[in-house]
Amino acid sequence: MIKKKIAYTPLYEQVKKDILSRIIAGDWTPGSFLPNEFALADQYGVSQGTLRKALNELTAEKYLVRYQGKGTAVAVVEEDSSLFPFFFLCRKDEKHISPVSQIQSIEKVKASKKIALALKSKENCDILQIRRVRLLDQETVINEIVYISLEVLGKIDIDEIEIPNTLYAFYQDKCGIRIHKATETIEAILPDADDIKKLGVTKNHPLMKICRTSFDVADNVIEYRESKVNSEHFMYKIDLK
Amino acid sequence: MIKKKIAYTPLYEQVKKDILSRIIAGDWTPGSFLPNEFALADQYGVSQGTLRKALNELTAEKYLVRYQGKGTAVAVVEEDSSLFPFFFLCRKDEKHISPVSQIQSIEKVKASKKIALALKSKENCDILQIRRVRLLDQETVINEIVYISLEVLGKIDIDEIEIPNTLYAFYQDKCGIRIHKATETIEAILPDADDIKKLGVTKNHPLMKICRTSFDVADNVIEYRESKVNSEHFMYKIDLK
DNA sequence: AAGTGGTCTAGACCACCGA
DNA sequence: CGGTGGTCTAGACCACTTC
Repeated sequence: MIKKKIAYTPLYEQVKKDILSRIIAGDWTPGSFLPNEFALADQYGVSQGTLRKALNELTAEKYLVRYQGKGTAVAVVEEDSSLFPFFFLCRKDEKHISPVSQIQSIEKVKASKKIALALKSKENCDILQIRRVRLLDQETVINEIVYISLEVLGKIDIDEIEIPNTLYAFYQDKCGIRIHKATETIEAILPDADDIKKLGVTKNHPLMKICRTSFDVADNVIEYRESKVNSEHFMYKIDLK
Repeated sequence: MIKKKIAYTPLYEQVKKDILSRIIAGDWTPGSFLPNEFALADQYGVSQGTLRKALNELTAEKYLVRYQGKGTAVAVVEEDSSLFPFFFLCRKDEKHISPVSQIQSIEKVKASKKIALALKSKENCDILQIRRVRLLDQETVINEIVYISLEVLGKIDIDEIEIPNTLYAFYQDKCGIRIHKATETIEAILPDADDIKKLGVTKNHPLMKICRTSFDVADNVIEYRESKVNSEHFMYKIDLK
């Protein structure tokens, strides 16, 4: 027997990769249940234990959800998901907040050089640009522009768009796309004229500028957003583990 | 046999908890190797597979490190650990940075009400206060005060302290304490007189104020630090998964 | 009661490390 | 080479959900 010293991959890795590709391909849609462990193990010709390891790792990576006594389902991004809560903003006095969005405009525009770079697409390609402000406890604290790649998201009829409070739910429900990871950068800036007007701050009032790039499970960039935040009563909070 | 319906805990959870307590107690010090799987399984009277599950979970939680062919060791916090890198600051042009610390003062002081609260200790208790600035690429960008709880850290001779670039390595090497998790909050502020002097900025130049509380494996607060950062050339960057 | 995932075992073999 | 962790199997039993 020939030993493959270099390209050895465990069985459970191969199974895992195949199951993941079927989730990405949409063979099993978010919320639907997979066959049970023994059936799947049979399909792949491995033991239950090996298949189980693949499923457990995919569960740890948030692709699947397992319910004892019921079955294994493809994960759904919830409106109040712990993965992507409403930013990481919280009140300085630790009280609970109730976020609200107010859309200012939705336009289909051509990508500038900077935005094209952020979305990893070509300059002048079509993108969706959403301007909105976000309120926390009746106070306007976020002035935000969201740039959405139409390459991956497919054709959308702008006039028919209903934007919910979280865009992530929209991507999943209307486009079948799951946001899987994101990168954020934060810096301190002074407000521009638009910020001063919308957030009602003075010209020397410091703001946080938070730029987020969001990716789907296949690592495509889905959206890029720049949020300018009045951190007078709210702050960005994060746990490092 | 009596069925414990309510308080059922799997064997591997019990084993895991016991091993963790022995790590925290210092039975096995950071860097030392545990007995092999079969020996440990025998000690606990469980099968190798069950013990293995306990070890693997502790490895996932960064308490242990496993080396195929060598053994299982208690994790060590490295100077350049990915767990606690030098903040999450990076240059806006994405180039690599080389951080340097300049200590301004080290004093033993009494905790104010605010600091006592942050350290979860009593007002007026003894704490160590370190003022320092941090340079990135020869530029002074961080003005920082670190408050260290002496309750947990034990007695330290202030005059003999050698502070390395990262305090975390100091805690581990000198005090045997591992920082296991932390919480950070970020807000935008304007500089005070001290910031203006040390960071060389104008009075309307916005800064990021980053407050971090660090915990050891037993959830004791080890330190609280407030860092004021000039985000002109550097920004806070984080990956969300 | 039937079906699911969760735990646990015992044993086999493989890949990796260091002497 | 022996010892370690890593993978894989087959089978047993338990806990939870649903009918």
